[in-house]
Amino acid sequence: MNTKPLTIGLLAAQAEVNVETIRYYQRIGLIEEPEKPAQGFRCYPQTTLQRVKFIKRAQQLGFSLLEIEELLELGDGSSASACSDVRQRAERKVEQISQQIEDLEGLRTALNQLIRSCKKEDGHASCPIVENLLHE
Amino acid sequence: MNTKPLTIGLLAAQAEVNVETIRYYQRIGLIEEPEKPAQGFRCYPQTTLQRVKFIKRAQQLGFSLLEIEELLELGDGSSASACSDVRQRAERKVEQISQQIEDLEGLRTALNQLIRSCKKEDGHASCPIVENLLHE
DNA sequence: CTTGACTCTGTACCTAAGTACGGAATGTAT
DNA sequence: ATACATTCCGTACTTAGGTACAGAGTCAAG
Repeated sequence: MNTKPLTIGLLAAQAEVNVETIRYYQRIGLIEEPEKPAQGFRCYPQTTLQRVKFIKRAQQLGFSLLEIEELLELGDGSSASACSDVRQRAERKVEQISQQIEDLEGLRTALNQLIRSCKKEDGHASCPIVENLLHE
Repeated sequence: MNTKPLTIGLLAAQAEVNVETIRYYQRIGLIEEPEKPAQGFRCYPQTTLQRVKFIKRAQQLGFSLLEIEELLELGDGSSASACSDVRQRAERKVEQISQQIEDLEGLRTALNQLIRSCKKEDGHASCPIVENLLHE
């Protein structure tokens, strides 16, 4: 019994989120709420912990909870749609992600230029970060 | 005068945002509100259009308006702080962006695997690939 | 068997990022 | 010069994504 049951508090701690966040995700149906045992506290499976961690990471990448739900559905095969349909959605996501990566690389390049120019002529530096990123 | 003055409505249209969004950005100081001419409507400079476009793109990359303000300050040299300080902040941003890129690449790889496996065994339903990836 | 920590349920509240709207002023096309 | 669109200004509402209780139940250590 070295593995004590994963209660909501433990789950939250291990995912490094607030307990209330877990409850919120349950409310909106993003994670499943396990049955409450006749007596005692709810016990969560490891998969839920994985799921919450994934959600938090995906959020930092700029996905909304709705988009994340889609991503998770792609992964767990729970979607009622045909495989080819799932594939199409996945392909669109890949497109979108690639675009995002490109944009971030552009931004990084601009910042690096700024840093370089800052090192050289230590008096004055103004870098067109804006132009760089918005050049579509 | 083939260039008619860039009024707020035109600005919003060209940046593909709501007029109210422009006003909102002004309210929170993210973009400057030009002086109101004694008579007539405010006229915005092209740089503001650039700025708004940048803001929208950066948002899609997962930056908050606060972070975007920081980025813009780095870029336009308007910051009152010393050059070495600017450089440090820029370096931190670069770190953060690199991490973000890495994560997105991981996610893309996972999705591509899903797509490949989906192409092969076309009947199959459950594809725990995303879950695997989230296992860090 | 009491005390303190944690859980459960429900409801209220909060911040970020807008959106909507009413009513007055101003500009533009006919 | 009249109609119609825009702008201006202020205030109120909305949605996403949480947070914060209050009040009751439950568990586990001493």
